[in-house]
Amino acid sequence: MARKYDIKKQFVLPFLEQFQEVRIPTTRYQGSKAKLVDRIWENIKDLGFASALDAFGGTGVVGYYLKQHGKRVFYNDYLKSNYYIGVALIENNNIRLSEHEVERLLTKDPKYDYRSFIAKTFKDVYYTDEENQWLDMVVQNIERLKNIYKKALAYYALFQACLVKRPFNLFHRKNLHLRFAEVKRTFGNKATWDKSFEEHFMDFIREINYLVCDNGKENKAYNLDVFEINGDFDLVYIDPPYTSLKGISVDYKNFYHFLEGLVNYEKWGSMIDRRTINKRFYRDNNPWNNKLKIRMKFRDLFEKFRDSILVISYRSDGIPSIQQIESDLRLFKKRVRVHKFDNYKYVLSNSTTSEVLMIGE
DNA sequence: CGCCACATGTAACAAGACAT
DNA sequence: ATGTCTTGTTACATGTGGCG
Repeated sequence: MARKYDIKKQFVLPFLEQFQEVRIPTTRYQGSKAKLVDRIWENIKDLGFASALDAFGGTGVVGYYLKQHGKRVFYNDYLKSNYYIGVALIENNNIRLSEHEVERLLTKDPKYDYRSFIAKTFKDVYYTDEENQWLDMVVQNIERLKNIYKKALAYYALFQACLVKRPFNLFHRKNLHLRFAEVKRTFGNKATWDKSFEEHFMDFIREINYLVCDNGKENKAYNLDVFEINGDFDLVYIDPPYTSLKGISVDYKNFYHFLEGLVNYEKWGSMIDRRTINKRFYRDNNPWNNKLKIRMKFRDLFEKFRDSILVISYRSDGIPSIQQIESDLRLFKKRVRVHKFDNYKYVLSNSTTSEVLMIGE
């Protein structure tokens, strides 16, 4: 079958980015600091640090920004899928995927006996049968890449493709039908949903290949519980999940379990709670999602990294409150500054809360 | 036709209230 | 616990039509 998409098409910068000094990955991931990272940088650039730990790295936007500014960057995330993003963007200084390698990823290997785990497990849940089969093939091709950087680049493109094809860019509900419902849409991303996985994948390969950069430093990505990280860092950036006043927090493992499954393809089946309609993972007890424990975790983290400059991102209306975080920060830091970023509007949220940046020196 | 100005169309964007 | 439903502004993409 002839490929409908031009594999040789060059990556074209979005119009605005042509004038930006610093590159920023595009992503639909919740909590991404893509729209804030410029202002964060303005507030920390004069602190005089050479190394930084992005302790809750997520999309890697902040760590990647610091990398471009010549810092030695250490990235961490407890999700393995995010860890690969850190490997691709931050630890990787010069590996890219060639046209030939991408072509191979998109082609069925006649010598390999493919499993159909996604097609069987997620029928009618998130993607169409045809899309599920495509995912089964590509993820098993990616798995067999020997070079971890190439693997990470490919996973990056696969994750982004999976996200943009999902209504709300999440895996929290079984709602495949929303993509095909014949309703009048005043918003939504129907065009993006209808665009093929292959086309999205190619687009994001082009993006990640463009983003790969070498800042002359040995940068490193980890996949650890934040309290297991060893090392000395001039600055530690802390951007944990946000818990609202009602005690409802962003449970990333529940929102993005599908991506986490992709990087655990062989054991995915044992991670799924089959009783759930959306085939999510068994629940774990992440203290960062527990309104009774999160303040203590903040404080423990401040203590663990008390010798580093501490930079914290949080929201003005959460648990713990900004006042509580600030007073806990003062237990370990003499000079504490609090910056409020007003006029920050979340797209699907009507709340008028603001993002806050706290700096303890 | 080639170019430009302007008009129109389209995609994109931190989840959460409410019902069952 | 899970299913349903979903804003409105804005930047960019694409189309159109006039002009030399």
